[in-house]
Amino acid sequence: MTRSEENYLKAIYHLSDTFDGGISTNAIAEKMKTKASSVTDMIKKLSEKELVNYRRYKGVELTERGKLVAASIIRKHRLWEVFLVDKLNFTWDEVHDVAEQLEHIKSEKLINQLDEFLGFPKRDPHGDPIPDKDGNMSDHADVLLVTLNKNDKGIIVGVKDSSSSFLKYLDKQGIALGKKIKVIDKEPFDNSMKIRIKKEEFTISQQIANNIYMKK
Amino acid sequence: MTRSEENYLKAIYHLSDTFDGGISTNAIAEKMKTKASSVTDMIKKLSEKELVNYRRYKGVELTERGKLVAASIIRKHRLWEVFLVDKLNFTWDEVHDVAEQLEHIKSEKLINQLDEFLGFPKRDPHGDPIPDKDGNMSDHADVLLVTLNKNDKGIIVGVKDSSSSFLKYLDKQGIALGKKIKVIDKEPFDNSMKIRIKKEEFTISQQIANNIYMKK
DNA sequence: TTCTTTTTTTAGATATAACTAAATATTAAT
DNA sequence: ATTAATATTTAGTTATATCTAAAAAAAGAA
Ligand SMILES: [Mn+2]
Ligand SMILES: [Mn+2]
Ligand SMILES: [Mn+2]
Ligand SMILES: [Mn+2]
Repeated sequence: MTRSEENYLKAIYHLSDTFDGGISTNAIAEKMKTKASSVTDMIKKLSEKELVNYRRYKGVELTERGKLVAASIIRKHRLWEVFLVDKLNFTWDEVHDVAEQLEHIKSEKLINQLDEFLGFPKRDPHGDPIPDKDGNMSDHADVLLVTLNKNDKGIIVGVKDSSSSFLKYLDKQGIALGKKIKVIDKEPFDNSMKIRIKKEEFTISQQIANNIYMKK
Repeated sequence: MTRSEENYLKAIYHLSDTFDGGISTNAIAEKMKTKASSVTDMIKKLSEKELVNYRRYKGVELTERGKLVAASIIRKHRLWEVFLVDKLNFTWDEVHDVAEQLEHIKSEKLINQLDEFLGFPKRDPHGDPIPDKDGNMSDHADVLLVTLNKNDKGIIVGVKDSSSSFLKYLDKQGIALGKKIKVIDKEPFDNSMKIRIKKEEFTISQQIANNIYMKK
């Protein structure tokens, strides 16, 4: 299993969460920041290894084996993120790039010992669920902030976008996992909302509200 | 800096410790378990990047920049080994292969935070010195067990060979870093020696004694 | 249905890092 | 000083993972 193969499997796994049915060559190409022709090549390779099901011109789907491999990469990525934040004082906007590298380290013992060392965390620093050894992962049963209505309350449990720029914006506004939010007002025109965290009230755009997961 | 380039620099660094003058193509090929022709190719590349000095048919030497890069890889390798043993309950014979992967992770912050997290260790689990950020590393001023004479005493401070098989042999004999050894007898014929650790006496071959570093 | 646009695949090229086999340079031996 | 052995380099090939450009298939519009 090469690093490139692993990255493709992970990309297909994440895309399958968002879209259903076969994942298109183009969608994969966009996610991987590569060209469709490169994707076709790799898909053939993964197909030969029975990690994806592929019929040309129809998209691909992960096989059970493919899903398991993808989940194990995601497991590693998220456990390493927890390690970086909890043990090495990284902030949540600094961890992703390093975890992209660490997720490819191959050692069963390493990742299981790390899991134990971290106290078997259930979520990573962005609120994303961490798969167990068998690839099982609790769903994001949570709801996006944008769907809440006036006077609704909830607790921030995750972010959909974990780009550094978005996370830094949240830091600046004092928005963090675990904080309680009350929706003070919602503007129908642009879907912006006025929210309250602790005693402070301020307005956020729909784009922001669309990337924050809440537990009601 | 590719993974392959890093591995070559590290190999040349280690070989420079043992031999002096230019390091031969063949010596590098043997260490890297590859072919001399591949080494020539890579050496040209490293030479273009001014990481080694190279004149064909004479060996290579690391430039200052080459030494610095090599030391930083070794620093990472050894710090990760400490992490695995101290924090994740690996044994000293299990860490090397995983550290071979981890040493290529690129993040200044990661390695410096790890260093701090581990309490700025000076030596790895095999007794090898850990270079600081600037590539400075305390020498192995220590002496090999094989050079001790009858009735000499010392403390085990390191191993020259860190292969899993050798380390497991040491474990089996109860030989570990920090233990006190007294040389009871030395057989001139084959250089084997009878040694005492705690109250136990047993015989070890020259090959063993040649791979254990002692502080007198 | 026929034409147009979009998507996907194929064909061919490039870069990296290997390898084998052959050529060349160096070193050792006679 | 030749010759023989060894070490090193060059030349040419392979595998992986990219890319561009062209061909082919599918989807959408007229
Ligand atoms: Mn991430
Ligand atoms: Mn994450
Ligand atoms: Mn090691
Ligand atoms: Mn070591």
